Amino acid sequence: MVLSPRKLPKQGRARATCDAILEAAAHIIARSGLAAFNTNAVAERAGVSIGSLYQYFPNKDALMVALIQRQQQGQLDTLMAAAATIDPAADLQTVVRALVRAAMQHHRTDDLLATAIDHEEARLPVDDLIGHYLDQGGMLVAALLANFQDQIGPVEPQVAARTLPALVRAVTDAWANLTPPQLDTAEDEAVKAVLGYLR
Amino acid sequence: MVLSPRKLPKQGRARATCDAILEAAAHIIARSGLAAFNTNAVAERAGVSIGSLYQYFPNKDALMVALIQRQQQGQLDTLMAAAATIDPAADLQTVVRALVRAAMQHHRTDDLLATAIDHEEARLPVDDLIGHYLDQGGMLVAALLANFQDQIGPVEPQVAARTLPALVRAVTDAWANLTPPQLDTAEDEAVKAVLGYLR
Amino acid sequence: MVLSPRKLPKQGRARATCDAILEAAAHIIARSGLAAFNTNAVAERAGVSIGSLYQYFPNKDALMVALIQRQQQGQLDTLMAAAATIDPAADLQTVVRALVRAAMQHHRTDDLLATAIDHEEARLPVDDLIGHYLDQGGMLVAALLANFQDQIGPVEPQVAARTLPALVRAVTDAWANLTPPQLDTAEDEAVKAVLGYLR
Amino acid sequence: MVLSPRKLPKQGRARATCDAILEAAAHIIARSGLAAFNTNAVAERAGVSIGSLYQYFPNKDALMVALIQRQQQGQLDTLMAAAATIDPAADLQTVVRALVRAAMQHHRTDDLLATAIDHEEARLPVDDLIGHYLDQGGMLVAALLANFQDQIGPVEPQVAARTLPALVRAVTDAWANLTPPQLDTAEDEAVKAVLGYLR
DNA sequence: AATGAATGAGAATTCATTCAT
DNA sequence: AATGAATGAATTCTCATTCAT
Repeated sequence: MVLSPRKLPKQGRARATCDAILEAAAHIIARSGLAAFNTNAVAERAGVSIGSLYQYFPNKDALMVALIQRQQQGQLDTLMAAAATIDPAADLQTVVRALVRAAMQHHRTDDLLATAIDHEEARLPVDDLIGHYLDQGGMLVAALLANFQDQIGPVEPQVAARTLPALVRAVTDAWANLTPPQLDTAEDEAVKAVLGYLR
Repeated sequence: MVLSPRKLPKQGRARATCDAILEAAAHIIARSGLAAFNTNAVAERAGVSIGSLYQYFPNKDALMVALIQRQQQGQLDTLMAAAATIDPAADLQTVVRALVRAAMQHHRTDDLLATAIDHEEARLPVDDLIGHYLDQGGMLVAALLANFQDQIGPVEPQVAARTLPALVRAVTDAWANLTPPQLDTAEDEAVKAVLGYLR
Repeated sequence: MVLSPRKLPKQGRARATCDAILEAAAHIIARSGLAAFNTNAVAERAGVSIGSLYQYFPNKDALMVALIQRQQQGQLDTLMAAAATIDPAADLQTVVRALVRAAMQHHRTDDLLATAIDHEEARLPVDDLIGHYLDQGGMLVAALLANFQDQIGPVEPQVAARTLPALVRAVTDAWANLTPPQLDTAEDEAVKAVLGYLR
Repeated sequence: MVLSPRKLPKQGRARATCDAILEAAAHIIARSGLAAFNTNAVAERAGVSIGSLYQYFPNKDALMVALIQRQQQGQLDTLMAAAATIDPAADLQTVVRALVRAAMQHHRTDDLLATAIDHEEARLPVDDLIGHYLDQGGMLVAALLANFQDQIGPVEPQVAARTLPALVRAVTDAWANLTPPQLDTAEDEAVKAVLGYLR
């Protein structure tokens, strides 16, 4: 099955329509899960006709793949933005905290969406797509940690790119799902976990 | 909607049928994901009629809930079995390695099933069910780690019960999804991550 | 794509349902052509739910294939019935007239259905199915004409099975589409055409 | 519904566009049958926008009617060209062979297109159109056969115009669909069939 | 004139669920 | 208790047609 988008709208209304569809899809999954994710609901929420949705995405899975890509790109963007703000003279803990914050930004919210994307990444043939973003993210993280080779073990970029966000998510989820949620503690604990792992 | 099973047969043919249905459901999700999970397919694979499936489960979500419960129970069983084999005089690293092995047993396989259950746990009203197993697992882990209060920080049972398996899974996934997979390294790294986090 | 029927109901209600669906499909095409042939209309006219239709036929093309088979079987049945009534001592013209009558029975009516089936036979992968019926029909015709080897040329069964009904149809259509239609003449002319061709 | 073309451009770019559309329609049907014949596909293959297609044809059926007309005109042209080359002193068999060749030119190829047009002619209100071409063709054939009234029966032009091509097609198809196809034999057999019918 | 994005009715197909046997 | 045919609402997807640019 073809899973690539039908058109790659660079500009104007088409781009806006395409974005609205992806946004609507993300919203529906985040609110009600994969069970409520259907193309009619997406089109309606996006405020476009069902026909338009299929102009941009040849089928439902292609829409999901685009959503995965969007999510990956978003994470990479967040990571790059975080990296850009890090003081080159910062110490290891500060760097890690910045990374943790970047990762948390994407996981503290939308557990339903995050788990949905995890599942769909495992179901759909998106290895190349994921690999690409892992490479990008891994290189970035490796570069940020390169100054600290004396304090930490060797960093395998692909492994780091997978492990660190997942560690953060593991810890964050644990603290966020307590009653009451303890998000502040979550960040501290996540930093501890990452540092513990790296050393 | 009613999400509890219609019957909880403890023994005999009914129990076998019920198990066959859950086994079939798990198999289908593990093979093809949530998108392929439907009651007719489950009944067919289980070798029972669709009518029989609805004798045991009032609706599809109830079947999913039972699957979640089964998974949680399985994890707890594995953990308890692991705990039973641990030498009371073992050191921290040995205990952690035993816990890691128990956790890996459930996550190394069936990424599709594991992510599906994550998603459905977030979607369905199973907080009480999850809480129960977290309590059980948390108490067990806390007890196992009680001897090492001098080497590690304080252990919040519910948090530990959520975090440790998730940490293991994070690390395991990262190493398992390399090409080629490096499952042996995964275990060592997971132990490191857990120890790093606990200290 | 799978084009074989989902079930081959031998008996009872299922067989009746299956027949009703095929009958409805034939009726709709005969009345309004391929453009009006859709599964919802077929199910409605057959008096069954759309779900039931898909219990018996996995998709629309499979329904069409079943219709083709039904048509071929019907023609063969008609031919066999005609053959059974032929006096073994009959002369060539009498035999040919019986064959012509059998062929006309299927073509005088339902031009829309006949042309639709012609088209779909060319579109769908039904060569084996058609071949089977051509063999059967060809053998029957060859046997009927075997007594007249002195009056006619050699008869290639497959060719005869294709040619004779088509000849009949060609002539029949020509006379039937005059205004007013001249069906009586059609039969005489068709006999002439076939005899002319055989000699 | 209006089925006549919006414009009948005799020349220039518009005529070329119109031809390209009809050519594309014929190609799609010939390749994939009526099931794949849709206006968007036709426009794309013709290299024009869907809007332009609707400038020339008010709806899909009108496009089909134009295709039928094109086909009929093509056959008439072929027939006229064939007639023009016939030696006035030629004998019956030679004349018939020329007619057969003309008819075969249109039917040997594109079984899918030919059967599609047959079906659509039966579905759409094109009696007048068909009648016109039958008259033209019938007159031509009658004229060609007028010299041979002693060798053949009386020729009804409309009947002849319908019957002869259909006879040719019947015989041609039978021989062409053998494995391997025997196109050379087909022509001889078609001549025999036509002569047999005329006498 | 030409374009092609957008529309939405409608067609194909699925699947959760019921119920007569 | 078990069966599985039947249902039909819901879902995916198509395609004839329009219309703003």
